[in-house]
Amino acid sequence: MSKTDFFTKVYKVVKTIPPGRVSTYGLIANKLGTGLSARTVGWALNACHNDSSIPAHRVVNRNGILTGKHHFKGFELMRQLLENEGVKIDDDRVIDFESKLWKP
DNA sequence: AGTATGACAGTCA
DNA sequence: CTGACTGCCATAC
Repeated sequence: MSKTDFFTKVYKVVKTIPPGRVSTYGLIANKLGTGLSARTVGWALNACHNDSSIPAHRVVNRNGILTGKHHFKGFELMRQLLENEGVKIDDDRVIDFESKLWKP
């Protein structure tokens, strides 16, 4: 277990999110056992560019808002990826977010 | 070792 | 509903 294992855990959980589903930082943090470290989850995903193919577009904040889209290469990229999986986006918010929310 | 930052979450105005 | 502040955890400098 390295000190960066936290990142690995985040990546692992994010990769576990099935297509057409979305998850929140808080749930992931809770799954990691840190619960209150939702901010750190975002930090981990911030380094996701250093890792291979992390479906970070499926991770949104508690409101289902695509807060992280600004960190993608293209703002439309995250939205397109989600819509491609059947997730409708309106004003950067996930439609029927609660139904599509994936809970570990 | 202490300070600053961060793709959050929760609460208050 | 939106905006601002605080609290928590981990990393970077």
